[in-house]
Amino acid sequence: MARPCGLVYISGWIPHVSPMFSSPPRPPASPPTRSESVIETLRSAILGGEFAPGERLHEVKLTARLGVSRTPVRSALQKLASEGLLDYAPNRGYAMRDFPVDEIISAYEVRAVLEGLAARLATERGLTAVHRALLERALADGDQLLAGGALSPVDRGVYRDVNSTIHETIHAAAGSRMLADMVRLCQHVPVSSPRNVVAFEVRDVRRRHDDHHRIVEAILSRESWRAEMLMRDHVASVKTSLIRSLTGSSTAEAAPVDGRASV
Amino acid sequence: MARPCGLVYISGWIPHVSPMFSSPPRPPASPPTRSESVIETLRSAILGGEFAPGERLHEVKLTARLGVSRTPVRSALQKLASEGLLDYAPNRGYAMRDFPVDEIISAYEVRAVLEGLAARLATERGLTAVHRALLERALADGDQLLAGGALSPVDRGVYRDVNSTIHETIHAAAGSRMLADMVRLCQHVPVSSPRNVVAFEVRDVRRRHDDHHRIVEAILSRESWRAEMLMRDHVASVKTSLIRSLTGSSTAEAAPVDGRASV
DNA sequence: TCGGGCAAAAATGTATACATTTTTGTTTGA
DNA sequence: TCAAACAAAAATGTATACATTTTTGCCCGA
Repeated sequence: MARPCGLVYISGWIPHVSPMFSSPPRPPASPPTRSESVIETLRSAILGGEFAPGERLHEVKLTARLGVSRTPVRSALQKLASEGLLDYAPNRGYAMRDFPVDEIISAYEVRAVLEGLAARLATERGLTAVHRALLERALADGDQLLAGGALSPVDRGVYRDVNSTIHETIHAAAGSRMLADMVRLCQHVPVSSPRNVVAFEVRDVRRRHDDHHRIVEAILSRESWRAEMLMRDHVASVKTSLIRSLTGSSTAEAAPVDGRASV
Repeated sequence: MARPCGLVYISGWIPHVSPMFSSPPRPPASPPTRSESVIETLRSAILGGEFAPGERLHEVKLTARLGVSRTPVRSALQKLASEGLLDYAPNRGYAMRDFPVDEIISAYEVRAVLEGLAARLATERGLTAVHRALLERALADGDQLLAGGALSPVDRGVYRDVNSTIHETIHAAAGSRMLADMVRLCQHVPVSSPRNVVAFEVRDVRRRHDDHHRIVEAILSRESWRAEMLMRDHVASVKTSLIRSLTGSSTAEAAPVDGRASV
């Protein structure tokens, strides 16, 4: 009954004209197709935990719920299955995957080694002036945010952008589309239960921003091995926080683990 | 014009009942759907280099060529795009991706860190009796094959199976579906040119089999860091061979780099 | 000759009818 | 009562017609 499964890789258009820096990925100018809309709607529902593990997603029922025909629904389901959110079997349809804690922790392990590789590759290839400027700007922004004593909710949102800029710039500098896309996949693992939240105190944010400084410093001084190891540990530390929050509970402010947390 | 792209993850059915060891992944009992057949046909054509980089794959033309309607063709194109073989843009269709040498080399870098992680996780989790038996059997088979002086073409095929068993058993022991599937993706990078062949002398095979011995030894003795590093270098050595065969040419017997070479 | 604009052609997106498979529920027999 | 068998229902796979978008090629004017 078990079916072979495979990690797959969805591509954009014109990979050669690699956008220097693709954040934020702007939506297409033309109005989105129904398939695209359905993908977004369903992805949000899935990541939001609206489907129980193992629950089947029937095409016709979704058709009624979403107000489109089976064609875009099928297309969306196939895409979401290819992202690893759904299971699929021929003639049997799609079902919500289960994401046990083990798998979520593994995703962080995978992301840690991948981002570590990105840091190393970026170091070996060297930063362009643009990438360097982006990193230095983001580091300075982070310094300014963290100069005060506490972080407001708005500040946390801003810092999330700073964090994204740093990581995505390094991915871009690494120059591997496969690598960047695999990292993105690691960040799209749905929360399996409401208990999967990570405690982020201001102290933790400071520590992570200091990590960023050291990582960029290592990249700029061409210490590829150091850059890789620093980045690996930087990402892996989230795994530690996750495990800590799953076993003992912390009183710190909690943020959902949905890939948007500042790591 | 550039479109956001994403790595995606295609799933099998019933992930919980993780098959102890999924090689060879047996085909479904029921006859394959037209979509599945078209996927296989097109994937072979793509990996075989039948499409030039940038060449568009029109649905209707493929319809005529494959003798099915647009529906399974569309389904197959979407799947292949999700595997990273094709580019896609809404309202513009699918086109063959370009795989520059840089990207192929990066794929080996990615695979090296991923397989290294798999070795570490397998070490940390520990091997089951079944996994251990499979590894020891494969190692013994390899020893026997390499006892003689030379390797016949048949022997090379057998050794490829031995090699696959070792690597896939370690992936299974690592216990992460995402990790195993990402490794599989790394092995599905098409050859970009006929020059992308790697020289495999008997000496190289011996060396790699010795790597396998050391890796399993490290896993069994719970030396996770050593297992990770040995596996990383084991896989990365193929990258070295690839670069060597791209720059200078070797006179050794050459095998295409299609993921089936023994690594 | 070049470039913009328009219309025809072609390609992709969508809806839907039909085919095949799976699932479900009942019946029937032991 | 249980289980195998069968038929009805439902779900997915496929083909195709139509809608919308993109592409192509021509015309026209500067």
